[in-house]
Amino acid sequence: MQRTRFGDMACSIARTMEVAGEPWSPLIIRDVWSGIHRFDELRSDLGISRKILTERLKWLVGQGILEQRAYSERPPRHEYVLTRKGLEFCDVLLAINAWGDRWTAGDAGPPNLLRHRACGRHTSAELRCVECGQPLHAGDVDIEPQTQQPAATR
Amino acid sequence: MQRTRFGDMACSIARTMEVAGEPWSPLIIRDVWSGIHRFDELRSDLGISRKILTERLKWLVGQGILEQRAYSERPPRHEYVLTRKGLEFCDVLLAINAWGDRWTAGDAGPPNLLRHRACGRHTSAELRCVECGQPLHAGDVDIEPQTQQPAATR
DNA sequence: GTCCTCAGTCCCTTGAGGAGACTTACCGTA
DNA sequence: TACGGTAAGTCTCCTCAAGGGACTGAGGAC
Repeated sequence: MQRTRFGDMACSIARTMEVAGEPWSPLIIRDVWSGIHRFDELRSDLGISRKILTERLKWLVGQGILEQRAYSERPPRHEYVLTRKGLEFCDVLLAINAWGDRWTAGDAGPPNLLRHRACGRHTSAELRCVECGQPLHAGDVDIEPQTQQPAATR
Repeated sequence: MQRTRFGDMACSIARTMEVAGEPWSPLIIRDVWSGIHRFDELRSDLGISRKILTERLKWLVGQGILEQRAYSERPPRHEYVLTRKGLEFCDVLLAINAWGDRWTAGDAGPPNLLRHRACGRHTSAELRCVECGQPLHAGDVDIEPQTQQPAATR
């Protein structure tokens, strides 16, 4: 894992990168979200080394993104499931997926489609302003530092 | 940078991680978005090593996320600005920021506020279904692999 | 007792990250 | 002409993380 820590920056993006921004973490979270819960299933799907997977799962459990849940008493076995915090991180993955569909798909189109259960259609996520409901893009906002923040690096 | 490549996975999340998921990249893009355009400004704000910053900027220019623009002819000097592709990646940063505000802020509250120019209020991004406009959360969708995709790892 | 499953742990090698000195190109000043 | 400053890298060296795959431990089936 990265030697430089981002958690002390006065920035929610940096702090999020600290929690779950290490390159394998979003992919592990994605896999759990899509129904892959066990160690060797994750290892096989991701093509990751056992040592790194062990470390990342331990980290994500420690961060409250995943939790271990027993699925067998005898012999004792466990799997990994998303916490509420982790499921909300998957909302971020929806936004990442939307960008990736637009910019990395090429001629073959998006590799996966998302179906919204409520309306039944294939969909993607768009960002809206929580206040007025209009589409929200990075070009539409100004960033205002909060006063009274300990300004480590920011 | 990570030795394992994610670009061949049939997944837009993995491909996005390949393009801009390396830990420093989102922070570099954030800094450029917030108005920091020059090499030593970026270096100083991020506390990153010169060697790594050079490499990452070159990578992001190659990926079409940033471009170099001359700001002085004599002496020749350039700065880094967002392309359209890069500005849309900042939409992803809005979603990351919303998650970070919720889960990493602690008692001090979010370190930065976003002001939506159109409605003038402090805001954050919420995800909505592009088809029906309802709030969209990861728990509301099913992932459907596209047929005819080259299924590398997926 | 042997072999299997599952979830790690360990060892070794490779390669990336980080600090900071150094380089290059250009310019201003004396 | 010489010197020092600015800006954006490049280079060297050391530290430490990543990755492959063998190995371990616990429990169970036969």
